[in-house]
Amino acid sequence: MPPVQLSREILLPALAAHVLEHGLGGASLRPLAKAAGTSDRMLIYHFGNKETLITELLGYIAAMYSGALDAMLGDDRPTTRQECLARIMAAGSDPAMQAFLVLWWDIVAGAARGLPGYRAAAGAMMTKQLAWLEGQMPAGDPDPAGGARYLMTLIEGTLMLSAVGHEDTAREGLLAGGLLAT
Amino acid sequence: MPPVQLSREILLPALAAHVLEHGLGGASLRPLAKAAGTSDRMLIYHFGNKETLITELLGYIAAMYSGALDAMLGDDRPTTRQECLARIMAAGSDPAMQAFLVLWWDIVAGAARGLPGYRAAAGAMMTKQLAWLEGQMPAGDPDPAGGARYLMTLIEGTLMLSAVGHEDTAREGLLAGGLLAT
DNA sequence: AGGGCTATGTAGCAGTCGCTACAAGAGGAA
DNA sequence: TTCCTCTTGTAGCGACTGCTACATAGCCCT
Repeated sequence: MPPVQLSREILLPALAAHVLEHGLGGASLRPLAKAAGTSDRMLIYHFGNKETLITELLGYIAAMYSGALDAMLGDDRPTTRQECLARIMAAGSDPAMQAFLVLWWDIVAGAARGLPGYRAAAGAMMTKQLAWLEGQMPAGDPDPAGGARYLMTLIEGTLMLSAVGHEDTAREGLLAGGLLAT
Repeated sequence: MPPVQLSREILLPALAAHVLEHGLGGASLRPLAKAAGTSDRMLIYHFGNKETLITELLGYIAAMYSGALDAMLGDDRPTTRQECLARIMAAGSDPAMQAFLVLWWDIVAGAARGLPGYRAAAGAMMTKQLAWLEGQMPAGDPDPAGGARYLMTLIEGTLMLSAVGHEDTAREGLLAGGLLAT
């Protein structure tokens, strides 16, 4: 039995919680270790170095996100794209989702800069979200795959605009695009 | 004559160039100073502390972005929303724009986390881009204001998906939304 | 019982962080 | 000249960074 992997799996949830609260950018070993109830010495022991720790942590967070989407999946489908979008935006404004969102932009920034692990985690989360969105598309939709990608693009744009204080711009855009009821 | 402000204005372009290349997250005083041909000591002297330096730098970068958009403004308008979007996406794939984009996600991440100066700079850049986009809307468009916001949301979504390696998702989404020619 | 392997604590390394104390040169005002 | 203010260089502070050397405790295997 490899005890190293066991220890990693014990550590990762606490590390993820710390990162969700304090961000990825300023995450340094000693605060991370304190949050996990151990020492920087042991983090290096279990993960080898900080880079692999962050990479594995990003993978774990992507899996967390995936699980959250699965848990959110209801068995009733919306009947229109508008309703589908409305449901998703409502889910995104859940306070529990806010911490995820703030962290998300850290991950996007890392992915854009090419940091190791960031792009893979971000891509995985987007792939999962896309699959979930496809499953949420209305039953009679003429083009569920394309429609899901279309909505996805609008959702991510809305999230970005909201992150910088332009939620009004996004809302009016969705309205003009016929994606929101007045 | 206030030499302090003069010095700031001399320093800011070099600081902006360094940040465009190396990012905002890891920007520390000594490398910044070296890039500007001075010392950390002088950066603190001229800006007071790092926080105001970053805030002023973000403002300067927002103004740079604004100027770049003005310079990009042609006098011929596109005739359809599709053409408008195509032009903007082409401008965004300009290599000179790539450094801006990578930095942009740093700014969005800072804005989402509420760091001082980030949200203001990001909001200003979005406001400017929105105004530019409104001016770019086709002459006969039935709803230029709403259309610009709609396109804006799609553009930002596309940029985000591209940053994490999902440019295909975005392209197929635009296609399904009728915003791209096959 | 003893030997080796795994896990952990203590202490510390060299480097960087933002920032500051102090001195000194430059230039204008008296 | 003598002072005063503005600007700058040198040196360094205490805190923090990722990481490591060393010792030690507990465990399984023989």
